[in-house]
Amino acid sequence: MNRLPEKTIGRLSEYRRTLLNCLAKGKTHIYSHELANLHNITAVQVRRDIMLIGYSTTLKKGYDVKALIDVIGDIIDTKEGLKAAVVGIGNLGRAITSYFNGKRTKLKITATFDTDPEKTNRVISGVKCYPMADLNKIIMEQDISIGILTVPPEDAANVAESLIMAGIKGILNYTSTPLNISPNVYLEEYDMVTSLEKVAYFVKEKNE
Amino acid sequence: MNRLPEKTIGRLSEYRRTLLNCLAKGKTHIYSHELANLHNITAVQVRRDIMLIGYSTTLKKGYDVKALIDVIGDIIDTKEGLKAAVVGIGNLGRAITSYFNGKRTKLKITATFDTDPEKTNRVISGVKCYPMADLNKIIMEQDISIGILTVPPEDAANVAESLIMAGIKGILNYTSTPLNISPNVYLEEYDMVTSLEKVAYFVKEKNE
DNA sequence: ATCTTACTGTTAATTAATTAACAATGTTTC
DNA sequence: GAAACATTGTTAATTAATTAACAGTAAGAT
Repeated sequence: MNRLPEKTIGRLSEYRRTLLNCLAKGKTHIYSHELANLHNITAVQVRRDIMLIGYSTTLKKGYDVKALIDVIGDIIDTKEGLKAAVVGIGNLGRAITSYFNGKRTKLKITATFDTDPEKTNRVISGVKCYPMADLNKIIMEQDISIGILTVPPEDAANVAESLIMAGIKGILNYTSTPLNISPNVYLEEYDMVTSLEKVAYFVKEKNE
Repeated sequence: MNRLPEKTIGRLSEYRRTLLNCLAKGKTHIYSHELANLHNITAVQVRRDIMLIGYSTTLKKGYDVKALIDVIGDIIDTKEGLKAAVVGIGNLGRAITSYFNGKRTKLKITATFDTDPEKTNRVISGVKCYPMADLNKIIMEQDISIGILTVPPEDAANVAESLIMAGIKGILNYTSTPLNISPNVYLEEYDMVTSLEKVAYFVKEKNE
């Protein structure tokens, strides 16, 4: 399968969660326009995304919810699952860690790291927190492939470097420091301040 | 000025933060390619974004850092500033609240809300936390125009509705529930699980 | 059975975003 | 002060993403 567009991957992940909700409610089939409404997008976009992953239905009763969940899983998940580590276990790190804990089977946060000795060597939000000094060892031992950065901005670059040295393959950067890393490591960045400023700008625009 | 593209607004916000860092370090001018390198994008994109906001320099010594910060501020900020409220003061809500506290002058989180009586009517992360029952009153009294949703997914729709009823003009939704709201209210959604699944997908792809 | 309707899958068209190309011009070097 | 260079601003080209258009067809109505 060709590499899918980033936007499509994001939407597939969202579809899947919605589909899981539907399934929990006993809904077995769903129309493209229903799924579209639930995500405030167009039915065409839903159909197109689903076309791209090669799923199709012969019925005119919409997509088979369970089957679609499985197909999306085949695309997004790996068979054995991937492991992630959170570095910096402040409020944001804790939010992410506890949010994930027990939710997914294919994607697990198996370690967290921090510099603060008050936090290290105990279990926080359900996951063991290690001192930074152990980062390399733990990442390698546990074969962790994704790093989630929730450290102060001034530490971001160093921590990213350490993660990459330890063999990490993807980084989710929540610090406000843009990272400049090897293209072999997939990088996704998100900054809350930017999002809020964006909202503020468009709120301002609407009033003009 | 015409409405700027969303992507450009996001980048402008990021440029500004970088520029503020530069200023703090005593750097008075910056080339487009320097700013570009700091954000891992191309110099053309930087120049184009800056062109769109109407700033230009006559010098060949790059942009005047201070002037550019001000121009970006004119675009993004309002004169009087805007107020935001965080609804749901768990780990994520606290992370956002404390992250903002004291950082910005033009954009302030002035109230938070929660259902838990343990949390309400006291100051958390530097901001007073009110019970949900006071939401309408406080939003109106304080003229808060932005709502940040960090409640459990099942409450998202109701809270969004209450916020809009209270006169909110923009919503930043961090719950995993996509919102279906009036187009008069600007909506920005972000979901951590989706981001992490995206990283996982591309990590998987790279290994194939 | 046939007709109508409603839905999917897919190609084509459109729109948005990025990147390339390059003219204009200030700066530096000699 | 002339030549070479480096940098900006902007238009044009390219690429990516979304939306429209529509053929094909199962399901339900008559």
